[in-house]
Amino acid sequence: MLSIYNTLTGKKEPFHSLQPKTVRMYVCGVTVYDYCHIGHARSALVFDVIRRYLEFSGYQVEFVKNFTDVDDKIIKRAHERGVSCDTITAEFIEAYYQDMGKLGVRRATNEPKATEHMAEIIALVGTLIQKGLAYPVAGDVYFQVEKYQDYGRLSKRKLEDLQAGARVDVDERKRHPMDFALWKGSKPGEPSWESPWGPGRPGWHIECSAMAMRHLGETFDIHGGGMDLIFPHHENEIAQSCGATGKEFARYWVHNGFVQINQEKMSKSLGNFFTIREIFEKSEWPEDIAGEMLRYFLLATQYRGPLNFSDHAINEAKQTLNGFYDLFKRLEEKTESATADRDLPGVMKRCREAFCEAMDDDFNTPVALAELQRMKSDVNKLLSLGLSTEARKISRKEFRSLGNILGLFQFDKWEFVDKPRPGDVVVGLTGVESRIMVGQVSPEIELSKEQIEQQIAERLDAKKKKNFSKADEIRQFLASRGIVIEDKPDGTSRWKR
RNA sequence: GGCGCCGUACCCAAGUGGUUAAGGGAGCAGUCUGCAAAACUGCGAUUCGGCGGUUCGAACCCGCCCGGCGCCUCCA
Repeated sequence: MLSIYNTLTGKKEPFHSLQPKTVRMYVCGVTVYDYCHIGHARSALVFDVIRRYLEFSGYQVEFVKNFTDVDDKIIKRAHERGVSCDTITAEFIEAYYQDMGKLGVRRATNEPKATEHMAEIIALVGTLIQKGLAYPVAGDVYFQVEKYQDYGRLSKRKLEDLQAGARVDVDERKRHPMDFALWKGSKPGEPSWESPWGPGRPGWHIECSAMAMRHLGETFDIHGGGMDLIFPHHENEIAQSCGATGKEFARYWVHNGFVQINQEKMSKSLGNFFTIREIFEKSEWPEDIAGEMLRYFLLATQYRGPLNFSDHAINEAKQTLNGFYDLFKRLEEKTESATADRDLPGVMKRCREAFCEAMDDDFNTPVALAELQRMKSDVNKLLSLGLSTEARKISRKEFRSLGNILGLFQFDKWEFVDKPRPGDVVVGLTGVESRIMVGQVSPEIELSKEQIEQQIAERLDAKKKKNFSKADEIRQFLASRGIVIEDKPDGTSRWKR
């Protein structure tokens, strides 16, 4: 039984979808005026995994994630560059898809844009005015917070408390300082749409209400986003939506924690952020491997907690993944023995159950990963006792299947060793220590598979002749090229990059 | 000023009233190996920021204190 922590109630609750076997979920996407940073990546990934797990659990998931494509920051950016807002938003929507694609984030079933929902937005604002919850002032329209009884129920704040610490500018035209804009009359040079209140554009919060209701209905199951959206964005969405319909809006509110840098929130305003593309560019690893490292790192902490970003943490993720892919590599090898085959189903069953139990507990991905690690360890033991070729295939498939829920373990190829690049220096150390690249000049050209196998054959020959110094020399040579040799019990060797 | 979060071993990180406080990374020791690597085995917090309290029993509940952070303005 799945339970989810609901911000609205402040506790974990059993999850029941409104309609059986279907989950309708809305997640606040990004405002497309700049590249995404790791914080955006975490949010996108968390909800991607939630979606995947719901699907795995047998639900059909209607997953709506919006793009905010009308906004002050977009207008500002367009002016700076001397281009249209459309140019800016198109560019960054494309960048979003590229970056999230590298992370393996699937596209939502529906990805609406604010600019394509003006009719719905205007209608919703009209309804709110009609119901006496909103009032027009000189081309703007404001939502009147005092008219909505439950204002503050999501963020657990009272209007009086909000006022006391309010840093908002006092606007004489507002009836209450916390009243917020549903519609903003446009200034010259700004994108605008015709409305009963004159030309203008929507306020930030109204678009999500309008799009969520348009695509998911007035009441739906899950609404998600980053912690920082709880107030005012989601609080306002609730006020608008419930105010207009008189019905519950979203039933479960899910919020992910922040990515931090040195224990501080990473954000645009603080300037301490890393963009997703920057991380991929700087990474020594091929794109798909860097993506999996990042993904593992982001899922190794429960989604509600803070997550500190560091090179060290990313490298730890890589180390752990190496252990998995090392096993997967061995699972591809052919074998005669089948001594431990009969124990495999039990190991897999236990893992699957424990994995689901963890995910059912508010998507506890760190525990789910721990269970996969336990299965890794168990399968390694079985492997040393003897698993048939068929059993190996089956267990690889199980890792692939459970891993897919987290978006992991889908590769057939993996790279284990930092590759010496042209110009890097390498010292002739023993074995794996040669990863430390200091000393000699590394090769301009990477070794081909044939060259590697040629070297291994020579080494095998040397070993047979008990010429161990030559064998070690060959191993060191390969190591300096980023190739690690592992001798198997039968005398042959496997290698990995 | 208001609301809220966090502090678990060298590092990351689960656990939130009751068996020996998951798991990973790093380290050390051992098995295997010509030597390695990988894998496996063992070691590693008598203790969960501190001090009190509630309880038969607390890392988990309550109070106070210390340290760090977030929201209340745009922000995933």
